[in-house]
Amino acid sequence: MEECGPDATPPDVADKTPRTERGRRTQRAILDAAAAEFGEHGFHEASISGITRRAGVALGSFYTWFDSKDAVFRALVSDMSARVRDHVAPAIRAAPDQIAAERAGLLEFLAFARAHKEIYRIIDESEFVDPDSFRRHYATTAERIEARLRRGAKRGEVIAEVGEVHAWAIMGMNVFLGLRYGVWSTEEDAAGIADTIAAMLARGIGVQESGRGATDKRHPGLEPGSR
Amino acid sequence: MEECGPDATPPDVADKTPRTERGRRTQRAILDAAAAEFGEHGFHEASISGITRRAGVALGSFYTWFDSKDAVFRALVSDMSARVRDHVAPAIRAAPDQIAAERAGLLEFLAFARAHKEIYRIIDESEFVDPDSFRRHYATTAERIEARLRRGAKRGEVIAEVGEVHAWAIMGMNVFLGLRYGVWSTEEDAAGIADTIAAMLARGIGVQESGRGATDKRHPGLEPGSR
Amino acid sequence: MEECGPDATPPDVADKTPRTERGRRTQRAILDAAAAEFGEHGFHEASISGITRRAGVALGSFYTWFDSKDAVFRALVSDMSARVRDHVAPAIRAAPDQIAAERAGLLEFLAFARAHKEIYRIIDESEFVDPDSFRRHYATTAERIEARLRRGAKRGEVIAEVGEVHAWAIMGMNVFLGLRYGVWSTEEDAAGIADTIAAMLARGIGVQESGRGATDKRHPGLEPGSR
Amino acid sequence: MEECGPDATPPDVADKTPRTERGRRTQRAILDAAAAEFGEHGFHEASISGITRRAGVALGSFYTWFDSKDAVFRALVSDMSARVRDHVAPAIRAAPDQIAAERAGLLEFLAFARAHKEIYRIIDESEFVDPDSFRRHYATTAERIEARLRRGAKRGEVIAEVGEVHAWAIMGMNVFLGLRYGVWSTEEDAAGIADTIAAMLARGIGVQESGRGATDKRHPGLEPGSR
DNA sequence: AATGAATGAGAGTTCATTCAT
DNA sequence: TATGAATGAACTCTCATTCAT
Repeated sequence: MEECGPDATPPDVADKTPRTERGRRTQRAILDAAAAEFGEHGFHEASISGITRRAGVALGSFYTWFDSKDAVFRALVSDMSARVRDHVAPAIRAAPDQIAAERAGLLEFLAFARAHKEIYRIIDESEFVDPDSFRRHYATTAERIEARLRRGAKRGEVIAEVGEVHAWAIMGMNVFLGLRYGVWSTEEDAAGIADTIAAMLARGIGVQESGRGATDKRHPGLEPGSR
Repeated sequence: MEECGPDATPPDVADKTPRTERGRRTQRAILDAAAAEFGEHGFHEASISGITRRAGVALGSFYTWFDSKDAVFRALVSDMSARVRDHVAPAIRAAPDQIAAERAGLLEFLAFARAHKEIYRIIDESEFVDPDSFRRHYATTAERIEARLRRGAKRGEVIAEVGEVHAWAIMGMNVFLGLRYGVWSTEEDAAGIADTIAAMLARGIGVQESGRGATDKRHPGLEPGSR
Repeated sequence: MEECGPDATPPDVADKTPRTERGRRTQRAILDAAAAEFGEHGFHEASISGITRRAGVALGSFYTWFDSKDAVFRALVSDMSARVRDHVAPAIRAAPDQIAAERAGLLEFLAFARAHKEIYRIIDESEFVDPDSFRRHYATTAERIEARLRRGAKRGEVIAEVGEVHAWAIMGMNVFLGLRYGVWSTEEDAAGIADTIAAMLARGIGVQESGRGATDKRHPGLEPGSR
Repeated sequence: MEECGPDATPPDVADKTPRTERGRRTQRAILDAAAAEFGEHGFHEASISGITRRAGVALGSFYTWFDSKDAVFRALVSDMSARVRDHVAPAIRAAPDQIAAERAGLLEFLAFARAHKEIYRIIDESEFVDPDSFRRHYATTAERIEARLRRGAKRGEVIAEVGEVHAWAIMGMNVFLGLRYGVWSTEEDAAGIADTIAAMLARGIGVQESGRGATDKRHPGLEPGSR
């Protein structure tokens, strides 16, 4: 999945695969222009001519590389979806335990949202433009979280009862915190936010060392103020 | 706020206030039809003619009572916004403490979402149609949660550090759980879900009785399976 | 079927039936303009804007009364189809016998084609635009001819063996003669042409009086030159 | 004219004559693909890209061998026109007399139509795409029929009065019978149909032997049922 | 000769909104 | 107040043709 980064052409546009280098460049230019256009205006207010103008190609060229307005949007959603995952994955993998992983996930997600504010206009709007993409994105994300939680439970890092409900709850928190502190305003300290949530999770689903009270001492510095 | 129930005309349509009983009925019919139409098709695919057809009035009559498509949508968002709040408020007020209040809030929200699946199509889509309404809705909701949390902290029910971040996290959890278990599928046991989350919150932000370990014994029966 | 004449609205536009007199006039104006536009340019070169310009209405008004370009065309084909039939029917009914009826049919058809040269552009092009209309028109026409022939056979005016093949043969003759002497050039004497064909039919399928040779003396004057 | 068969390049594409064997094959491949594409979709729905896809060549190659969409179509019409003529000519030449010749012409035309259903989509549509080709085809065909009839008249096989009107009538019959029993359905017995028409013509324009009644005994077996 | 990307004019269609009745 | 016809700007998409390689 490494080739799905920002500069590669995602696999689901395969239908109209460019056969020359020039074609590949054009297709990518259109996809990037579409991200900007949709991010700025939203799906319905965006226009194909706006996209091609940004991309610096003729109107008709759009249809050389994409079947329809819906089709670019779909391609864009899965592109974006893959990009967030790819962005947060390394930090999550590097985390020593499950609580730390969730903290890292939130922190990286906030960073990504701050850098790519279009993500909300694109992924959230897919609920109305292409519900399948929308469901796929969140279902996949939730599954990953759940799998991590279960792995953590096996390792004794989190309570045994974790499951789908916890996964959706964590995802919902992240999404809304990303909207509030990634898109609406960015002055707040991302690390502090991540600490606050990690602390809550550490007590809420973390396994407590006996006689130590609620705070998990394996996560020092996780007792911040209310922000 | 009692007059904001499903059968009353919300106050912000005041612009074109009906002077006769007949007019009042027509306006309400159009607003209800709009909720159905927007809920089924989303804002952009919905059409004024679809709304008036559902309402059983002539196309032109729409403009007797609303200024534009955007205007009905705005009216609808604030109507919906008020209705959820009104629906969950009593249960929250009746709760003995703050954790119980959040549990009740989630439970009632799930019930509301199951009964009014359009709510997501309407409130979520306002992000793209009328961002102000969208922000107002979630900002208000978060403020209410935060206020409750702070009150709970004063009463010693939850930790002192609660604040805006916790409020947004809780709201995000609720919204996504409502989407997953209120709209996407409804077979799951709502009470079990509420228990799971309440247990997590009880440990995560609840004040622990000393020497009692992580589980808050004031919330018996809150240790469900992973669902 | 009298109300299907040139100035009445044909029944198959029923979907978007005008509810006011004004609406009826507009719909008819568009249909007439469409006949002219299609007749002049053919289906594909004709444009909706050309039609509305001729009709003196706004572009959008077209879609108030017709669903699509195809839909007007279909309406027009059945309108035209009905109009030819209505034009030739009286003369056919008034004919004393079957051979005379076919002569009258051809004569009137030639007259109609000369007066409405668009008919070929419309009905013949339906083969490519709306094959169903095309088939329906010719199938119906052939059925009528066949029914007449069989009636004539019962009355002893034509040979007993007449059937579908004869009907299609006669229809084909008429259509091509109408093209050649109704549309391509109109200098030729229509009555003479009708006589020539009638004479051929009289001998070819007419019942001969015994001992009289090939020429049916009940149709005097039917022995014209070769034109 | 033997080189105008299905595998030779007709002479009127001379404009862009291939100089190599490879070029000749490509041009022919495109022409055959065009026949299939136009036959299946009709002129306007057919696309150049559809043609080149069928032919297995690149889009641009089309313009190496033809000037425009209209140009292939024109080439195709004259190709088809020649092919029908070539197909029916031998049987007509071999016929013992004029009535037999017309019978053979119809029979072979039915066979050709059944084998090449595209012929109608191509020749008939030329009325709307390239009226000149259309007129040329039918004018030529009618002239040939007329010439044959006059020759028959000289030989005393048909009445002296035959002329253009008869020729167009016969052509019209053939075309419509070909449509009905060659393209629309093919279950009917072609020989029976040819017999029916030949019998009608034998009496209708044939020269009767005195005292023999209407039926021309030189054409035994020509008194079939009504089909 | 052949390839396939690029072009852009042009078409059909939609629908929020206005207006006359 | 209610009706329903009329309006026209705006948009997506098509595809014959050209062009650079």
